[in-house]
Amino acid sequence: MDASEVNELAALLKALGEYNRLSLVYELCSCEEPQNAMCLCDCCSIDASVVSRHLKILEQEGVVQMRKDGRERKYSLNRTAVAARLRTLADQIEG
Amino acid sequence: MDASEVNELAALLKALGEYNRLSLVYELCSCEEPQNAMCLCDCCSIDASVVSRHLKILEQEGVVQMRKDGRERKYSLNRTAVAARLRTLADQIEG
DNA sequence: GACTTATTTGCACAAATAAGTAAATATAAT
DNA sequence: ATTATATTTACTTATTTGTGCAAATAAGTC
Repeated sequence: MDASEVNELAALLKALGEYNRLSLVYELCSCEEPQNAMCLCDCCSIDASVVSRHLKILEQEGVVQMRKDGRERKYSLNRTAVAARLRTLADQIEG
Repeated sequence: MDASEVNELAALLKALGEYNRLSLVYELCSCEEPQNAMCLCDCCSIDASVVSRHLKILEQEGVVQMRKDGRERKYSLNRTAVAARLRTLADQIEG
């Protein structure tokens, strides 16, 4: 485990470790279809600009994927990738 | 998933999502025996007071367990509990 | 008791973070 | 072209967070 790996993993956990962002993740989790930011905005009752920023952070950390669709941007969870990283950590911790 | 559950999980992820704290976790991860804070302090080259505070946060979130031993306090990872919570999240995300 | 070692706490400070508002941008519809 | 909708960005503010240092506490040793 070198420093940059720890750093990357910490960044992922940090991205997930904020209430509104984790709520967005759970919301996306329950959606079959990719969702636009407005929809997510409704579910969390926070300002659109805030949702936008949180989604950007989640995207940077690879939690979420974005696809442009007209004037909307549809977001979906990178389910397998995120789950895999969490399980890897779980395995390391369990030893 | 109610709000307080999301909140608790976010707090755990936040606790893990900081470089020095995650480093402490990995360090404890590689130890069979519970470690005192000084030892951990060496491995991360940060001030003892900082290690102390980080360990307190990890303890509050149930990541780590503390046992008094003379003038030392020995810390050990709650391996199975933390691993379980991470896997639960992974399962939810994978759907 | 004096001294050493381990750990915590108070204080100060800089940097990071989350949030809201308003303005800007992009794209579709009329 | 104008308008409406979706999203991002700039700016500001308030709060939190991570850190180091020095002092305080706790507990063992001489």
